[in-house]
Amino acid sequence: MSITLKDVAELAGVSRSAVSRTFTEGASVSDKTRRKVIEAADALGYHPNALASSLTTGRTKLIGLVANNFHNPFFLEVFDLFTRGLQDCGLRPLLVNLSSETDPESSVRMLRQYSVDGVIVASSTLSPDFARAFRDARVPVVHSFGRLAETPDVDVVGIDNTACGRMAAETLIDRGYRRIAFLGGPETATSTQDRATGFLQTAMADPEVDVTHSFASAYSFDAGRVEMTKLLMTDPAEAYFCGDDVIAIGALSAIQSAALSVPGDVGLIGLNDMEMARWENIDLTTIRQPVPAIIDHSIDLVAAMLEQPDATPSARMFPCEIVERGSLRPLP
Amino acid sequence: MSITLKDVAELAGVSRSAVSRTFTEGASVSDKTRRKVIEAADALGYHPNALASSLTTGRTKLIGLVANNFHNPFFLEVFDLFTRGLQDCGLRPLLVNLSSETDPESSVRMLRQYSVDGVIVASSTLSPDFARAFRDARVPVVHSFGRLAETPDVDVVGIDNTACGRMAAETLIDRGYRRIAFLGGPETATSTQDRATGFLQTAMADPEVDVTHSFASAYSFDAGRVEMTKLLMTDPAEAYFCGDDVIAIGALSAIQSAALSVPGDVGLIGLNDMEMARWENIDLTTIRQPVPAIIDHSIDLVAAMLEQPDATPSARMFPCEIVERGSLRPLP
DNA sequence: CCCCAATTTGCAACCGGTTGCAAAAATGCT
DNA sequence: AGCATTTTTGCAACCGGTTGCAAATTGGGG
Repeated sequence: MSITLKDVAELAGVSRSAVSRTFTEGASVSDKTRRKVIEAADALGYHPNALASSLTTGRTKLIGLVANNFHNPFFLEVFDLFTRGLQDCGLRPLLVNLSSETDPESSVRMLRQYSVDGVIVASSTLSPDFARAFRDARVPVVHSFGRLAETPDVDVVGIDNTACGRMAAETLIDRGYRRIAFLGGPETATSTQDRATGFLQTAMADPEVDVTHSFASAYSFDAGRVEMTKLLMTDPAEAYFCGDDVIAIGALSAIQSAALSVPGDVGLIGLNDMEMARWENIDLTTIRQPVPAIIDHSIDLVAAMLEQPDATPSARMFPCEIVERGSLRPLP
Repeated sequence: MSITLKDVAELAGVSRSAVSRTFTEGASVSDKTRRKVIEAADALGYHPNALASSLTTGRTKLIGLVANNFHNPFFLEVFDLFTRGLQDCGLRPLLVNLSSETDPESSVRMLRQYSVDGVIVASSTLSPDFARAFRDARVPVVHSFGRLAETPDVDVVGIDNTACGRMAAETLIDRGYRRIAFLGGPETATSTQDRATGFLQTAMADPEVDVTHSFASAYSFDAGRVEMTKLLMTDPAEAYFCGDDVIAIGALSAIQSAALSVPGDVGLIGLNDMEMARWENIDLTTIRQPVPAIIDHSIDLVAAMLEQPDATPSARMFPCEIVERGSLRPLP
């Protein structure tokens, strides 16, 4: 049914090896046979079967891209950058949606069955064990948006969540807020834990500051909205550091529904600087995560591992910056 | 390096065929040898190589998922549903980002090189020619969110955009708006053209109604915002049908920036009912596209084509419905 | 024109599986 | 137990490529 190497070889009157070499970078073929082969291939509409060749070369150029949050618009940008970046390196993303998967084991198995050359785990909520499972299976893996560790056992690239927490606390205190709170994502996510740690440490170090915390059940609008609604029913803080923009937007929505205003009645600062944060009807002050840099570096890492599979894992954390918009009261 | 069929066969003391058959649904193996094989496989940590087997079976279970708009949050939901749906059928999405790709040809070539079993084109802005290229290459293809045709040459599933345009016009007229306009997406997109057609026809059929139209340069927030800003500088209409929610939200933002209010000064109705539309600070009246139904049907179609590659292409259009929120004045 | 080195070519084995076919083993029946 | 059937098994060829190796060709120098 489909055109193979052999068909081209016969038409061109050369051996199968000659055809194979014509389509292999840096193989030894004379111009004359190359021309004959190309001509025959064009005539037949031949294109090499990447999967068949992967069998001997051991390279599929397939990269597993694993994610588990398809409700946070932040990840749309992440997918955009990852797919483009990988494509530019000649790599192909095999997308794995872990949201419904009960058993992450089976995803590991599946990706190994497809002999992916590497895996990128793009999630701040997945346990480090997940990425580790690939390393144990000797599949190159990078955990993007993962947690910093001094001696990581897999490559990690992301931000210093603890530092972000501190930065958020300092920002709120500088603005004169004295009763502040952390409204985090799911308590089990390492990113949430680290952001909480940094925020609470800094806040508690200031004797004038009163700090509390609570957690939304997911990095999603609804979860943020639900949690803030609950908070508003008792005695809310003056300003909240939300563990993520989409949670902040949910919180904003709850605040507005309660006929309160931001930043008039409650201040908000988010994290991520996702696209919606700059929408005028949201206008959220937030901490920007340098997503393109994180993703570029992740891709570089995984590409490097294809050549050099046994390099020591590294952790690279990119600095974040405050993006001033309209959800906090101005500096006094 | 990795465990193969042969290793398992040797350890189990059976032939390679026996091992292969153990892992093939419905093959003839006795319980005794199956047990031996499973035991040996477990001991070695063997798992079959899906790509190698695809060589003989002709099935990779890989499905190309092609998209070209990673700025519209609508597509995050689309990816979520597609990846889950495909996974549930044992199919694997190979994601292709066409936004940057200058040459769609090369994507077709690439997907053929990976011998995908089928392709889903998830875009309302891609030309039908693109999907057709796969059909010409005898690769099963479904165009989701594509344009209706009486005798389609590829399977299409989506909505009746013309009917949506009519529905929007009727809704605005029912609300008593008399000077209405269409603010579409890119003029070249078939979806935009059809929505415009339906909207303008219905509006022009009513002698009391005054109708105009213009186009945003993309299905994106910024494009909607820019276009509405421009419109506000001259003599704006009383209400706009925006070709997409994200455009509507951009327009909303422009309107609020101009110190005007929705629906007080200007009415808005969108299309898609994406997640943000229900955010309280947006609260957009819109036309809901039954995305899950569209996607389920797309997957069913592509799965059916794997069995039955030469079925006649069909077009299936799902009905849409108005979702009432707060961006239009109430019925008189 | 001949010889030697460098380049190009084809053969054949291999990558990790599947499968038609015939032989071997198991089963059912008398 | 003996025979006919059915089931299970292994052999070997094949899927569509790649690659080490030795033979064939080319090119350069004398």
